[in-house]
Amino acid sequence: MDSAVESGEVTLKLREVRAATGLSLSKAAELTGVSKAMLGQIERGESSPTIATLWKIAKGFQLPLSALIGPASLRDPADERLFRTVTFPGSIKVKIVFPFDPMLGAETFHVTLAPGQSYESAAHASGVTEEVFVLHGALEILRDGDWVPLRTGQGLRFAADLPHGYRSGAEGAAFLNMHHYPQQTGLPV
Amino acid sequence: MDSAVESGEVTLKLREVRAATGLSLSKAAELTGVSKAMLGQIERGESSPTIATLWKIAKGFQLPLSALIGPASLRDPADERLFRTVTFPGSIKVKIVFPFDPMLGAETFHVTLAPGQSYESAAHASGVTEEVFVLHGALEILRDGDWVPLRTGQGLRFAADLPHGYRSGAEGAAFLNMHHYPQQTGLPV
DNA sequence: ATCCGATGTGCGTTATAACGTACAAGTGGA
DNA sequence: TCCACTTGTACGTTATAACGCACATCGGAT
Repeated sequence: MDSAVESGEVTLKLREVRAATGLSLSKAAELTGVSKAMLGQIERGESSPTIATLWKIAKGFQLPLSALIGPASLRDPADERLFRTVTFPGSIKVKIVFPFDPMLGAETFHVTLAPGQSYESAAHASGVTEEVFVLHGALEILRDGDWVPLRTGQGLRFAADLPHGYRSGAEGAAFLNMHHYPQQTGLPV
Repeated sequence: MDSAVESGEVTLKLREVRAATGLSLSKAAELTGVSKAMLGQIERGESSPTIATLWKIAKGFQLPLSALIGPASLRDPADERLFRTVTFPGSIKVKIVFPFDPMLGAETFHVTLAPGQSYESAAHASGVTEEVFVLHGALEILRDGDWVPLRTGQGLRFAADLPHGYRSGAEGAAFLNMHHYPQQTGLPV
């Protein structure tokens, strides 16, 4: 039915993965423990698999679960241009360098602060870690209640599930900001 | 039934996420378009959701899909990858910006290439992803047999489990090099 | 105390995911 | 050519995901 296709905002890369390994549906079925009929339906978008069966498939192919989910993220740099640009309330300029990848659990932003500009961020979800690498200018980062000074070429890694903030010096600042979300690549059992 | 628990090798973090936002099942149902009965069953592990409904949930909570998947299982940090200083053949200059963190599965290097210098790397372990962000100069990256040109401020993400390489232009280059290691399934081939 | 709204869970029905088998088309081989 | 084999898809059945509704429980307010 087309309902599956229409509902599928999630595009599964099963066919690509299987094609990459050169396996037939039968062998893939034997390898994963999922019937080849079902594998075929999933590939054609006629069926929306359970995460249980999706896990079987991932395990059979010895891949992380996220390798089957979502758009292919290992792409040429052309793709990276059309990713959204985020603008935060404080009107800091944020460009996306590396979009979020569920397989990596990471994304990277390019942030520009005007001279003397500051931005405070509320606590993120639990387990989130941020890394900051200063490209230009000088920067101070509020971490654990202290403002840590950073110069160009310096980096700082800190837990982002606490309130934190950034403020630039008199010359402004530009920095890379990597967000790491807790690894989700599940383990069997 | 414990059959659900047993079959569910994937544990979902729905309950934690919902608790973190302080939402009730009813409001979560209204927000996501998934019935609260089903949400409850999923939380208790009595039902293995379809990726379609899992996607609804993630979208309702405005979270990446991976935020719901998988046990944030604690991997033992016993990893031999804890080297602090890296020296590659060809005498490329490599400084460690962010050391390897087993929780993140990531590390970041600062690499400097002399003008015209090149370095080719063999394939890394399966599933390793690299990200490169050019700080100074111009760079070309060998990926899938093609040399991809990058200028200052540009980035490239690619799978590092294939042979790849870097070479600088006439002015040399400096770039950040992030390595992302996946969590292993542990199954031998 | 009784009401009230909200919480999360159990039940019966419907939709559909998943299976096993059977089938049509394609590929070589002798 | 005929045959043995593999490819992927179609069919009928079973298991279960997902729904709507009803129920028990817990607070807070009156």
